[in-house]
Amino acid sequence: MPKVGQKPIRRAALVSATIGEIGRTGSLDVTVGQIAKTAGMSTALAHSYFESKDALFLAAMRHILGEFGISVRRRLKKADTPEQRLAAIVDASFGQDQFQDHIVSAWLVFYVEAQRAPEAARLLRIYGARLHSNLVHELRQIVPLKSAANIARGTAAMIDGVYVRGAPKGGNPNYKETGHLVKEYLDVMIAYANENNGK
Amino acid sequence: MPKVGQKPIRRAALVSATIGEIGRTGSLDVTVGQIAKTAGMSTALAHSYFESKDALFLAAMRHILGEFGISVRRRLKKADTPEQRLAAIVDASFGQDQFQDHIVSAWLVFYVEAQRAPEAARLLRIYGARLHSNLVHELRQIVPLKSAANIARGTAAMIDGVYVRGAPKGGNPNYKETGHLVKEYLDVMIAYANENNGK
DNA sequence: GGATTTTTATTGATCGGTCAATCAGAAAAA
DNA sequence: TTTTTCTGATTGACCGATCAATAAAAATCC
Repeated sequence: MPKVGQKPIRRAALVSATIGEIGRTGSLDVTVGQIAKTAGMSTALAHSYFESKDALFLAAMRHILGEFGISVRRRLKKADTPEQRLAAIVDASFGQDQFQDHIVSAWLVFYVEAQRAPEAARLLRIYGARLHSNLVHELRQIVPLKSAANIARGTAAMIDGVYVRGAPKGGNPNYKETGHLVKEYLDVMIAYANENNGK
Repeated sequence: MPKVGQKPIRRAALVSATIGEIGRTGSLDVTVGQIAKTAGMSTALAHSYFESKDALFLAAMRHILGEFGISVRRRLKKADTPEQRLAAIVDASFGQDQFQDHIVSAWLVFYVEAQRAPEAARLLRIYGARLHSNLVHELRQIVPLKSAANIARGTAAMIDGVYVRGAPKGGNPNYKETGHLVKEYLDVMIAYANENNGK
């Protein structure tokens, strides 16, 4: 059974199991043993592939962040106008691949972890900066720079807010409607910013 | 030292210490012993006043929610128009007494806890419903009902989002500016809703 | 091509430590 | 003397991490 090149397979299985178990319990109160079991291996082996539980969780978040980035880039390719590109970014946040119970749970845990673990805080900062930069890049083409920064912050806050509010399980009812809330914010704020500037 | 009528005093001290320790560590990974020590008593005594650690945390959140409610009502008394009353609700969320590091940390932990502990989930639902109800009550006086519900949801999401984004410590810079982000959303959305309806 | 050595993969058992919760009893009012 | 308040010590359980040992492939040698 033991073959060469198991490392990437095992690591992927552990990352996937970590996200799954966080989703199942809604917290990081999951033993490494339970995660390992779900991934089909022993506790010791899990520890041989990840230095610590923290490192395992960080790998899981990097995976989620990576998938999100892929989703954004894929949608951006199909978008031409700044408006379409903004919608693409928002849609990526609320796509079926991202806006799921266990992903949302992981995000919540991530926010808490970022208060305690410096590496998690760093990762969160990077994500935030990148999102902000992406939003501003599009917005400044259609609204004044000052408004662009402001609207970008509002958009990011609302995305996170919808995530947080989507967390209490039992009802993740309407992907489209939640995303629509953010896109509506963008539409109206953009129109308003230009109206004021045009005068 | 041991006197009659210590219960409310001790309980208040424990609730306060719980919030403080959550703020200090940014998580619920605080021992009851540490909380008790901060509150100036033994671990055993803390357990005699609260059935469990969960119960202690819930009491802390009820306290925060209670203070928030008081702050809202105090501000509502001074407000006359629906617009002022909406601003009062938002201002309460970002007042100096609410938008503090340890309160924000407690909120984050609360969201995670609500995924696991049914009683926390219940408390969170109640808070959400009340906030929504308050917002809609004011909004429906100045915009169509359908818009009111929509704007209320957006406002609530943005409040939570700003909280979550305010959590990564090191910079809780501008109370007023963050609150302004939400109030701007309200202003613009209200104007937009009426514009569309008037036509 | 078979026997060996080396490398990689894997696990059961365990260690060291932590922590929530309990209990029996001390200390101080009433 | 009774009641309330309080604590040190302890219990029982859990968990992250480690380690020694096993198993199986791959590489090397004869």
